[in-house]
Amino acid sequence: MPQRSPQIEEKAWDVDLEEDVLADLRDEPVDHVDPTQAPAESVFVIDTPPPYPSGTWHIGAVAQYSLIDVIARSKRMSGERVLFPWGLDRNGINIEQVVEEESGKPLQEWDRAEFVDECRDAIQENSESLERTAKRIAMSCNFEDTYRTDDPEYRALTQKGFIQLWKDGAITEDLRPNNYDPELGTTIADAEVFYEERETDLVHVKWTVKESQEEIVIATTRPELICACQAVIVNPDDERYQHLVGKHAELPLYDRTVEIREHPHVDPEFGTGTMMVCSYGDQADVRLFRELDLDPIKAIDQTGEMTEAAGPYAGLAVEDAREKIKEDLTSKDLVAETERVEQQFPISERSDAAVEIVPIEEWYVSQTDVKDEMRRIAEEMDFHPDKHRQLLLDWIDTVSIDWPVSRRRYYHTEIPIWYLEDEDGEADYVVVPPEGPYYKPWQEDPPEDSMVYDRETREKRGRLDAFLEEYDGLTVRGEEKVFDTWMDSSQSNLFITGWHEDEAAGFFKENFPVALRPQGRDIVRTWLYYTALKSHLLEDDQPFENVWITGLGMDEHGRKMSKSLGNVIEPSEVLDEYGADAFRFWIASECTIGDDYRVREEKIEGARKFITKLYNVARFLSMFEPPEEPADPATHDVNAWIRAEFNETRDTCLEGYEEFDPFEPANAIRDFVWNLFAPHYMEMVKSRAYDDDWDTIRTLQSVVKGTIELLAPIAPIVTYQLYRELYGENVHEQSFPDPLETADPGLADLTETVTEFNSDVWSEKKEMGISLGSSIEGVTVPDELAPFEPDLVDMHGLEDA
RNA sequence: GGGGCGGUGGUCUAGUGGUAUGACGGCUCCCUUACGAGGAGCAAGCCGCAGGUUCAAAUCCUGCCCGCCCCA
Repeated sequence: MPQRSPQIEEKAWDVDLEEDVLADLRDEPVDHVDPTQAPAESVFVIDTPPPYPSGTWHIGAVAQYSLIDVIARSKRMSGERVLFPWGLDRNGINIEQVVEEESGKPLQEWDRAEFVDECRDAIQENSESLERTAKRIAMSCNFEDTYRTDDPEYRALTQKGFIQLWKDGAITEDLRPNNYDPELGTTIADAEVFYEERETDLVHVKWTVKESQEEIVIATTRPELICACQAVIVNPDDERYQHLVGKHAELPLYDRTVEIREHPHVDPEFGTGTMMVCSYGDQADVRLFRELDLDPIKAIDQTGEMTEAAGPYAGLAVEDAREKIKEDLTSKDLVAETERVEQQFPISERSDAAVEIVPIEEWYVSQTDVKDEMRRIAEEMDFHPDKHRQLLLDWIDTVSIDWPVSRRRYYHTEIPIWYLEDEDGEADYVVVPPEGPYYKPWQEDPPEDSMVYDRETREKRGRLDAFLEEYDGLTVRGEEKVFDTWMDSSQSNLFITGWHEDEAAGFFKENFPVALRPQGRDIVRTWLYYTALKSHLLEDDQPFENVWITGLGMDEHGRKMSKSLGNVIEPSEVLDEYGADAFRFWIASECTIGDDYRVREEKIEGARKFITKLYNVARFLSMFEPPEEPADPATHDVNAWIRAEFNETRDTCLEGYEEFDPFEPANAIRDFVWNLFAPHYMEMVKSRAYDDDWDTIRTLQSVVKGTIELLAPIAPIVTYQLYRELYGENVHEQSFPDPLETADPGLADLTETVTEFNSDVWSEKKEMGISLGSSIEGVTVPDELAPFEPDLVDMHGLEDA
């Protein structure tokens, strides 16, 4: 028997080789769709989440992008053209805070233009390291055409959306109570408020009823807001207080009275069953002011200090005022009792500051009036997994106020509005520029062909230049506020399909709604919801056909990774140790789409072993040249059998890819290769292979080729290399394999019998203390396995007794 | 406090009424012309808990507990 040697020389796939192959891979052309050039064909569009370059990238995010890339690659191999853009989300408070901290100078003290430049430099550095990681995991998106949400082109898109919504009446300017972050000096949306458990004093304050001079005790955690109290309420079913309804309560420390009224919101069990309604302790107060038709008193200003309304406490920070007023109440014997209570405390997601509710002039996108349409959109999109549709529906149900979209910050998209002020500083007119360019109203004048509108009635008053000629004494003042970054993010699906570009209008028409939105479960209420809202308001359509939701990567004990717990796993270390293919195969085979998963290095190591196994299967195959087809080719049942088995694996893989679920293909391929093809089939046909049997070698060839193709989306690097060496082609330009022809698909039914028989023989040899290579007497092949008898006799060295 | 989703060996997973599936990991032994990243075997689960329905429950019902997420 001839001694052979594999054409693939290295005995193992090692991580250092990966970098070289990755470089080759990067030189291979990828069919990137360019929406501005493409004829208006229908392609598979993925609205890749543009990551925010915060400086560190969570390993769970790296895993998520790996899976998105698996989807993109699998779609290409399914014969679709794919638009897989790469974007970076770069607007926002995060980088502003970095600059503020590093300079020790708050935003308000900066020259605006200088601050903006500083932010741009800082975010640029972070962007580069992020892109290195994205390339390291072999992402196949279009890095040549990166979009950034702080590019003028992107910001112009956000502004275009705003202008259109303004004209449609879906945007309003109003003075409303808002969640306000005094530290950042800006309004924030409900979606940016989080709640934290805190202990606080529940102060039982003695009040006096004006008419009867009897004492009532009202418990509050916010005594500093007594000055903003406009009513005292009791529960209509609470008999203790019925006689007080309609009377008046005298404010402690202030010379003012408020009416005592009924409202079911009061919990008779909480505190004393009475409640003071103040502007504004929390969102419940906001609702109560509206329902009871009360006039709010502004007690807290935009710096987080008490206003004149607080009398002696004016100018104090909220918390100082609270302490001071507690002392004063105590010294005047107005405190009946103080208890420590657990409280859910609203804090700002971005700064951890206590959120105050402050009435402030802001811009709003209407959303409370379109909840039914939003529910319908949620029902119409296909969710993967389907159960996560509920996350969106739940959020839609809880939407109760319009979306405040203006922010008092700098490194964001500017609100493209100017005001015309008269000599008294009153602005009765707004100036709205034409859609298209990027505007910076704080820095530049509006174009002459902007339109002037009545600020109240929105009545059109004509072109700006004509209007200014007609009316003397008006000054143009640019809006200084900017947009919530979700105003930018919520148009990513529009941006990538060329909504803003006339020449690509055909492409947009053809490809909107976008085929796929992949994203994390944690941002359903923000990114997904806001995108759906904007797509509905701007295009009267659903944003996506498919929404694909992933869970979060936890540590090995199932805890969230965080700096404070010290359980953060660095992606770069894992990638250096195990390689990108192992990492990608690990996440594909580990995580059920939509569920949380644990990151365990052992499992990634296991994935690497499988990559090596595959490598060695290919290495075995590389020993054989495909022989010429004989004139009268003999075929063997053993080959028909494995081809049938391969076809079943192929079907499972294709179904999984179709469902955007890499879990199925990853596990199906591992099971096929590791537990069937290599230990059973390959052992059964080794002799035939060494004899250069035509049918066997072509079967080995086509099964391995097909397996590599099926695995290519998941492990793009090693499959690229092996395919190149074995077949001389780029696997990533191939389609998924067709089913292999097989004489008898029913042979797959024998699989269990074969593997059990092999195990039995191996066990027996072990018991007899002989090597697996030795021959054995007295074992006969069962009748059922007659089709494979010659292969089994040869493989095990079966001899008659 | 309310809601959603989930809970099957250490980890991941199959399993919607009939003796709990498979993989990874662990341990022991073996040595075979692709591969120690190999082969054979072993251990490991009161299927979150407690009731109920049933001849029979991981599976159906009720209550509770735990985890993650969301809301207030």
